[in-house]
Amino acid sequence: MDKQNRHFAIKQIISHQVIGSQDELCLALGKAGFDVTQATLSRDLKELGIARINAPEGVRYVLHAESEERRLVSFIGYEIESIDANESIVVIKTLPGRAQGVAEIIDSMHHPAILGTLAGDNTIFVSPASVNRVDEVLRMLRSLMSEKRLQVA
Amino acid sequence: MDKQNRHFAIKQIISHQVIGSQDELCLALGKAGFDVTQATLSRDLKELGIARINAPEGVRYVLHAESEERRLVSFIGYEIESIDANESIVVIKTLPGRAQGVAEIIDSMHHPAILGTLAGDNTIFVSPASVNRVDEVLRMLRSLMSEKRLQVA
DNA sequence: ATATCTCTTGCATATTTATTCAAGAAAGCG
DNA sequence: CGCTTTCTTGAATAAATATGCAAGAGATAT
Repeated sequence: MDKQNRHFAIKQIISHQVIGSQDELCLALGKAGFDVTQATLSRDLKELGIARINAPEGVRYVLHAESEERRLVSFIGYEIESIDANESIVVIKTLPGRAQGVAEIIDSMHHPAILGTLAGDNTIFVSPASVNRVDEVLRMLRSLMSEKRLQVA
Repeated sequence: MDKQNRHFAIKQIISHQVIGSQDELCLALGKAGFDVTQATLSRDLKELGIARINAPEGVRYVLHAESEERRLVSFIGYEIESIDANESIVVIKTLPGRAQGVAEIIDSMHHPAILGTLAGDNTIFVSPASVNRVDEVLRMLRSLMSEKRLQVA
């Protein structure tokens, strides 16, 4: 089961050559000794959170920074102690000194329901895009804590 | 002809809510008073260079940093005086003091054929991913100079 | 005013990507 | 070891996105 290696190869390939379709990626992977179908690549790209940019100069798959950092999200659960909210703001308590780091990762998600974050030493204030979305943000952040995704792709 | 406004609305929408398909975007735009079809949105997203991320948590359109900066590319032609190459490196001459800025924009393209850039005051060294790709890089960079895309979206 | 060009768009459809279903491989367990 | 459960995958197909073509709307020129 070569999935792990294939995932690495995919990242390697799309960061070194212009890949404009899954069929094209399929070919490139074939040359590298990975024989899979388009269906598998569709799933791989999804798991890797790879972005597809369709610009005037053509289509291209890229390793999106947001997706890269998404991997970190799997780990921040261990640094978070609690997540609560009142009617207008979400407050996260972290391990000592880890608030800045956790806040940065949350920022990197660019989640539309989050207006911004402000971090102290072990506390983060997360302001929602609207007071009506406090719950949405709360639930989203709490779901991060329970993620078990420990794959270290 | 409302294209300009629609483009702005699209950016506004996708940065404030999770949009997972062009049909969905179509709906959101409809509510904002823009009635267009999926075909038009496909073209709009391409013109705006908007990225589509397909991750485990779902599909989502985002304003990709790379695409944003691509707009700047339209202007750097005015700051570039010449682009030449020998067998192994491309050398760009810019207006005085503009090398750093131009190099940064080139870097932001994350073009797979470019390994890296080094900028002085009015000179940039661009090292290709391989000596075999000097021509590719040269042609790509020269094409930037001639771009007429002056749309200030 | 008429002709010619360019730009934008929708419709129909081609192309590309995602998913359903079933099969096979590996892992855990009694 | 046999049984169940979980993963991974391909083939077929559904779903989503891109595009060829033609029509209409402005420009500009004659």
